Amino acid sequence: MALSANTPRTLINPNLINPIRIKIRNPKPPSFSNKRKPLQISSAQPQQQLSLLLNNSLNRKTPNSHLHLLCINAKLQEALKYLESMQQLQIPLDEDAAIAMVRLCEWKRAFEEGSKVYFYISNLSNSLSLRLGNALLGMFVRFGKLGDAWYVFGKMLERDVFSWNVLISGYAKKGFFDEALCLYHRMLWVGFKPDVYTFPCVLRTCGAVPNLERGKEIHVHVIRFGFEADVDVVNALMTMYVKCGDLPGARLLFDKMSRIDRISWNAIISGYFENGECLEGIRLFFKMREHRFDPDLMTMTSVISACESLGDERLGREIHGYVVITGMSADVWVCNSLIQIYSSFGCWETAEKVFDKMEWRDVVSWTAMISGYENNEFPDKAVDTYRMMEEQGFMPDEVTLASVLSAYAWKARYGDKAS
DNA sequence: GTAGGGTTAG
Repeated sequence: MALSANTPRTLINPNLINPIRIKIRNPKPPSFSNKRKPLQISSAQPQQQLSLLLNNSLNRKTPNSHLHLLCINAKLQEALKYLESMQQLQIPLDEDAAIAMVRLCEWKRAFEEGSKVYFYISNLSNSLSLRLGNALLGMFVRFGKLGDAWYVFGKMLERDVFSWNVLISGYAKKGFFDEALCLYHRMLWVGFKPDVYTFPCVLRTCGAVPNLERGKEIHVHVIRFGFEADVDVVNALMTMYVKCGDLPGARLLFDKMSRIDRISWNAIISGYFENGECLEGIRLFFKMREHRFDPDLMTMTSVISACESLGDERLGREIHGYVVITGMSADVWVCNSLIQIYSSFGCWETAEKVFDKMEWRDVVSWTAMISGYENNEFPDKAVDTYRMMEEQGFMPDEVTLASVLSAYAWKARYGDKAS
């Protein structure tokens, strides 16, 4: 859909808004369309190949095919050298090859190289096509380079909902929540219809501020655009209500959902935990099991922590049994939570058993154990564990050091329980 | 043809 003077000027004043913070996903490996017949690669070096190919003046497309193939094979450095040669010989880069290069740079998280490619592209033309513009937008947003993304967006001859979504998510990810919401309103203003990807991103901007009024306004949009039955959008809505502290609002949505997935359960369960209503959260966790939904690591880490808030050791042990049966006890986060709750219940020996069985540990595991000993009045054990941690090459952080210092202070004052 | 949403501790 192109921006034109005829696009309906609908909805909402674009001057609303406020900011949030969003996590960044790992990029997926690039997939390349292969409409063009790929060139057979010979064993010759790229430079030699290039001169061979260029000598064949009948087929000016060949260097682009070769470049495309280098990208398919993820040979970034070779592809860049090849591109430089093409540049020297003033061979135009075609759209497919350019997109392949951009995607490869994004996948390899190669910002410098991506910028070089963009520099080359922008020297060739003052405007960008939809496909190439979207690829560049995706790359710059992935690198957190909003200025470049914005510049690309401005150079695009045509934009689609993907272009808007990527830009909105970019601003939201960097914490520019006002700008992200403003962009969303501009998107509506120029006549684009939001899709299932737009709402989760926009709703998180309301949840992170938090701003319930704005969240409710987006909820109205969800209904108006007909997404109130979409499980992904409703999950995002629920999360927005949870983050804004409106648990009844979230629960109302949850109870009305015609289709529920694991994310819906996790969102509402952790929503109760986050808002201090651990009992109801646990009740829903059991209901989730009744409905034959398998909890995942996210569910279990939050449920284990809730047992600590509830001070329910028996439940903690039951949950521990459950994670062992389901194989989730191999997860570092799950184990760290278990060490934490057992230490808080005074069951330091059980915490120790969990710690000893761990195949992989991180600084949190070590610190949980050290502070577990320290809180249970075993400063010697805390110090010994700290030494072991150092011996095994783990870098203590400020939480670790605070626990060790506290253990030393305790020992100096009261001695060790064990001695 | 690409992207978004649930947990994130000691």
